[in-house]
Amino acid sequence: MDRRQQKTRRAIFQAFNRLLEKKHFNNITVQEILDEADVGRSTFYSHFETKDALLKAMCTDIFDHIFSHELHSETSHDFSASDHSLQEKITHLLYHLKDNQSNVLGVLSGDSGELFMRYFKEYLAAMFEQYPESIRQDVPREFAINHLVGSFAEAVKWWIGQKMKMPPEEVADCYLKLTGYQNV
Amino acid sequence: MDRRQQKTRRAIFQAFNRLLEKKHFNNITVQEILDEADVGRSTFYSHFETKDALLKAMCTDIFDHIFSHELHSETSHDFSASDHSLQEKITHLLYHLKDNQSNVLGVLSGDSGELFMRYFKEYLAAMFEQYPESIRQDVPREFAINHLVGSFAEAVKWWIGQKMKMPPEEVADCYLKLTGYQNV
DNA sequence: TTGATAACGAACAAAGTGTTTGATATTATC
DNA sequence: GATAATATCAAACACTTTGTTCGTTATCAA
Repeated sequence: MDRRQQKTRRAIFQAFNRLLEKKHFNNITVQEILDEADVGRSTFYSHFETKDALLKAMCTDIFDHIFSHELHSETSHDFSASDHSLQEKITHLLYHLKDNQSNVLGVLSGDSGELFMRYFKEYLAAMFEQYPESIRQDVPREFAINHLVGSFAEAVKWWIGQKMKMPPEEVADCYLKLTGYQNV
Repeated sequence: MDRRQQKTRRAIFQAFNRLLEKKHFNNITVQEILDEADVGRSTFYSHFETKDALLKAMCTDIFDHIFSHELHSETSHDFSASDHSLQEKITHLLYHLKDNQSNVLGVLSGDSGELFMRYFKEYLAAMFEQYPESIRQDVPREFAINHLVGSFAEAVKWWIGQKMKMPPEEVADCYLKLTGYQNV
């Protein structure tokens, strides 16, 4: 990818993120993004078809960045072991979110988090699928997964709203207590 | 309120609801609502300041209609007793949603349910507050409530997506099983 | 019946959208 | 370092949408 493209893409993402911290997605115009990013109109449209496509691309980038290579060896909270408990997994995920706070604040702050949350829930569902023992058998499977996903997503949203001041370990601990599984 | 106003308001709501069943809120224009409702442009703006205000008004109306007078004596699933168990309360709520399916399908179907869900969650939080025994004490209060609200909201969303085919009693039963409270 | 007022339609400025153009600047590659 | 490719830019464009205004008509409450 051309350096110029990368630079432009980054400028647009950062500008968009700054705007998202201030106002809702619906109320942001392409023109504002252009001004904030200092990018030409035609350039923007050569990168993204629409404003929705921009948000989607940004969410995808964030997910790739945060969750794709889950095993970082350079971070202080390292999980180089190949398989972890659900507790570890969740804690790890929360740490990643916290590490990338500045990059994701826009998409998930205020009232603009819906789309991000939609993607997030998809990711969570896939995550819980990897822990079959966390999924209760006495209710329909989808119901059980939805329960895990919904409550966890809500917890994360709240945690972010609180500026992530509660330690990830404690969030994970509270969450797992409420699901009724102590050692999964 | 003037009959003409009521008629116009209803026409706009219904048209908007029909459109919401087909496409996302963001992609619906005022012009489309005007055409669908067969209402003049200036008339629309004399009723609602913006499209957002329309959605908000519609959500409010729905909540008033469904939840304000919770004790219906004319419905088959009557709860005329003054206090009920959480299980009964939830079942009752689901029945109300089902009864008003045609009126609410638009706002809560597809991808358009975010705003409704936001209001819905506020309502749910207040509801759970009325059942102190449902709120666990071993985690921060807000955390516990969020857990109840998030998982229930997700369950309802899923249930609606399934065209409400699962009986309300069963939904309530599954939900309460997963929260760990059998007889609250 | 009559005064009040809601709805209408047409027209309007303003803002936003998405595309096209040709010139300019930057980049990868030879 | 020269060259070919291409990303960016600015300007202009047709188009849609928005929200307001105004004079007319239709409906309602009394």
